[in-house]
Amino acid sequence: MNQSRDIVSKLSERGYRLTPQRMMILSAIKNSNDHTSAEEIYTQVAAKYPHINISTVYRTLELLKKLGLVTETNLGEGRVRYHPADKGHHHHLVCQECGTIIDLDESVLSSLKSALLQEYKFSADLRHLAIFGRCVKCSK
Amino acid sequence: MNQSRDIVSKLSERGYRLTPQRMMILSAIKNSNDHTSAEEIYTQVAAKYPHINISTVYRTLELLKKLGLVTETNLGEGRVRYHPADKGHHHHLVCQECGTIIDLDESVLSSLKSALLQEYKFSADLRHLAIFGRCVKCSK
DNA sequence: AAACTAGTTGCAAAGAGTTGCACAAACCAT
DNA sequence: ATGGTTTGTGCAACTCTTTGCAACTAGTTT
Repeated sequence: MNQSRDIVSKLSERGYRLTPQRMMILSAIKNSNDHTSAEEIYTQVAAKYPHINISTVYRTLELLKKLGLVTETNLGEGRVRYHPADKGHHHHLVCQECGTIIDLDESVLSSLKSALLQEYKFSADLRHLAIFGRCVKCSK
Repeated sequence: MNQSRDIVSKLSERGYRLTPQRMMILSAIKNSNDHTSAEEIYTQVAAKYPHINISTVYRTLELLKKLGLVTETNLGEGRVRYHPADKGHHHHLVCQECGTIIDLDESVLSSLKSALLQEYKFSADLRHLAIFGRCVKCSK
């Protein structure tokens, strides 16, 4: 894949620079499992380049989010998780009682998305949502 | 209204104590506009009782949330906002470009709620959602 | 190749929210 | 009223994330 090529060109097209830090962070995201956290990325990069600063990781994630290359989601653990956008969109049902997480296909929210577009002319970003509530076992 | 009466009884019914701090926080929530923040509540209570601690405010809000008396929502300002549940449920469309917020009636998400219930047996808590995206002017 | 300039980084400090713990006090029973 | 138990509070420390600022550097221009 030349996924990294794509990212590189997306960056330079828009006037963003390709710094060593960014390249290391990008490869850390690719190497990691889905739903990485900023801390995990930082640890991985710091193993090879201890001088890196966590705020650079946060700023890079912010940038990638803006470019639509990663999606972020808050599963209620007190930290945000990131997911490469090109690995497919999906959602999560999070049980606030027992913590169970049910994965949801993107399509479940597509009718909501089109309803918001038609009725409110609002283009909703529904790429990686966490919906809280109670699962079967706990809703009683 | 005897809304506070209701809250008081809801608390004692379940074995929670009615402390001065909690009563002050409750009245601060009532006096404030909708969508208050923890900080605003804290400031309001501290005006009369400077000894109060912000963590008490957070813990009280957490409790009220659990009892279903307030709903919380993150409008993307870097702080969470709280809304008395009995003042009606609604949602927000937040434009990430210009910051415009469109208010949404609760009903818009009711079909999603029932779909999740039927297909996943998941009882989603969709009482005060913020959906991010782009408004008409900015989606181009 | 040297200079330039705007985007980037590291650092330190701040902000929002959470947590552990010892002390305080609300509520119940006597 | 008094005492006991259990919940609640204040405090301080901590986690996660953001931000201001000065120094730095990637990519462009000369």
